Amino acid sequence: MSTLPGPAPVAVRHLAAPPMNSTMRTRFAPAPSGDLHVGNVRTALFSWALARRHGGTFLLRVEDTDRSRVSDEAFNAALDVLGWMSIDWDEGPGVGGPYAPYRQSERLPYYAEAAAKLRASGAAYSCYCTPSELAERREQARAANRPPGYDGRCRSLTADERAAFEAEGRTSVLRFWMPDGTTTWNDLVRGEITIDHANVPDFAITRSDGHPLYLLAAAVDDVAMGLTHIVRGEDLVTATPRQLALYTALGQPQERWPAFAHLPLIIGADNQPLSKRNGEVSIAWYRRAGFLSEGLGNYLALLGWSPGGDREFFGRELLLSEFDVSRVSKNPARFDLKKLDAVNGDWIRSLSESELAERIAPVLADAGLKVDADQLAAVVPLVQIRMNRLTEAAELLHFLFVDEAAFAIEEAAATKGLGEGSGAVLRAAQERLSAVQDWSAAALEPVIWGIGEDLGLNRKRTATPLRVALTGRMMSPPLFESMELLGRERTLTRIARAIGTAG
RNA sequence: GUCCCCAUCGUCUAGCGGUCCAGGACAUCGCCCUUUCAAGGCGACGGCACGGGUUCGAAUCCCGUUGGGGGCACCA
Repeated sequence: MSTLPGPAPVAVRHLAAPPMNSTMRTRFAPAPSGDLHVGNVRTALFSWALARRHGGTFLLRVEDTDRSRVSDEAFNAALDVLGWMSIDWDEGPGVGGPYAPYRQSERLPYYAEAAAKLRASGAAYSCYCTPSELAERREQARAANRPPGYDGRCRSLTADERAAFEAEGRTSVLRFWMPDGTTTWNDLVRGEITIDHANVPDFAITRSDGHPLYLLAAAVDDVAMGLTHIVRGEDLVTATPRQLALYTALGQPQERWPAFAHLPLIIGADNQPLSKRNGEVSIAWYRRAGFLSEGLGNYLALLGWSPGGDREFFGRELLLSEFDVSRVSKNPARFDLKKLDAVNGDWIRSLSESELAERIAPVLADAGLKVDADQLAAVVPLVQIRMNRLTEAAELLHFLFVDEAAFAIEEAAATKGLGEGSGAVLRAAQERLSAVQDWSAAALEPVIWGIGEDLGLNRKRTATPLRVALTGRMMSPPLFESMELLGRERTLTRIARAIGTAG
C-alpha cells in the first residue's frame, strides 16, 4: 500500500535521426581530471569534424561535477591541448554562447531541478545502501554468477523505513528507477541496437551530498543545449538506454532527442585499453615528444575511420570535406606508435623549410642549444629527411651547437671510427683544410676525397674518421655540410683533438 | 557470469554479391642509390577466424562456433 508503483514498462524506439546539415549541434564533453587522452581527443576530433563538415555548431562542455577529481590545471591543460590540435568550438568556455555556462560545476541548479522533478514523479527514489553494502552485494552477485548491478533494494521503502535509516544517520543517493522494457536506437556507427532493461540496473543520479552524477548531468545538458548528435566512446553504449529513459522521465519530447554515434575504443598492443601500462596516452606527452599536431591528428583520424581508397596522408581539409561518421569502423583500433612515427615523419617532410624551422626552434631551445635564425635556416635541410619527431633535431644537431668545451666523442664511435689508419686521414685533413680558401661544402668535398685517393682509402674509410672527429658519432648529417656549418676553426680544433686518440 | 557489439595481411585499413586467385599504408626482409644515418625507388613476405547455409556466383547476406572488445560504480 505504501510502496511506490514504479514506472510502467516501456518499449523505447529512437530510430529517427536529426538531419545532417547546418542545424547540427555536436559537442565534446571532457572531464578535466587529468591529461586529455588519445581516445578523448579522437572523440573530440570526430565530433568536431562531424559538425564542421556539415556547417553545424560544435560546442565544448566541461564535465566537472566530481569535485574530488577535477582541477583547474587539468581544465586549462585540456583547453590548451584542444587549441594545439586546432579543435575549436563555437560555444563553450572562453567564448560563451546561448546556453552558458558550459562548465557543469556552474550549472548545478539545473541538475538539482531535474533531480527534484524525478524524485517528485517517483521516477527516482532515495537509496540508503552504503558503498560498502553495495560492494559486498556486488561481490556476492558476482560469486553467484548473477549480474553485479544494483538489486533494487531501496525501490519501495516505506516512510517508516526511510525514517529509520535516517535516524541511523544514513545518507542517501537519488537512484533512478529503470523501467522494465527495452530501448532500441539507431546508432550512427553501429546501426540498430536493442538493449533489454533487465540488463540495465537502477543507477544513481546524485551523490549522497546531492551533487549530480554524470548520467543525470549529461542527459539534462545534452537536451538543454540542443545537441543533435552525440559522438562518444563505445564504453557509453549502455549509458544510452539510461539517458533516453531520463529524457522520457524529464518530459523531453522525442523530437529533441539527439542521435548517438558510439566510437570504437582505442586499445594497446595487448588488446587492453590504451593506458600508461601499454603505451602513452597523454596528448601532452605526444606533444612534448615532438609530434606535430597535424601528424597526430592525421593518425588519430585513421584510427577507426578512413576516407576510403588508398588515401592515408591527409589534413583537416579532407576531414572537413569528407568526414562521414557512418564510415567509422565498429571494431577497436590498436594504437601503433611506429605508424604514428611514420605519419608524423611524412608531415615533417611536407613542411616548408621555414615552417619546420619555426617548429624546431623551441625544441632546440629546450635542449639547451643556442641557435640564431640564420644558423637554424642553414641546418633545417640537413635534418628534415632524417627525423620523424621534432625532438630528433636536437640529437642530430647537438654537435653543431654544443659548447666547444662540452663536445665529446662517444666512446663507441671512437672505438669504431678512430681505429687503424684514421690518424693518417685526420693529419692529412688537418694540413689540407688549413689551406682551403672557400670554406663551403662544395669546395671541401674534393679536398677530402683527394685525401682518400692519395691514401688508397675508399670513401667510407675516408669519411668515417672525420665524421667521428667532428660529430662525435658514427651517424650524423652529411659530412661536408656539417663541416661548412661547423666552420674552419671548430673543424680544425676537433680534428686536432681527435688525432690524439686516433689510431 | 550476463547483456550489447565486433571479426580482411603482425598492425591500421580499402572492399559495401560478380571488376578480388583481395588493394594501400606501417612494420619486417631484400635490392638500387649512397661518405654514415635517413629519405627516395623497386621488390618480397603476409590476410578474408572456423563450420554450415542462401545464391548461377560470397570477403561481401543468414545461422552457429570460436575469438576479441565494452557495460553491469555515490567515475565519466
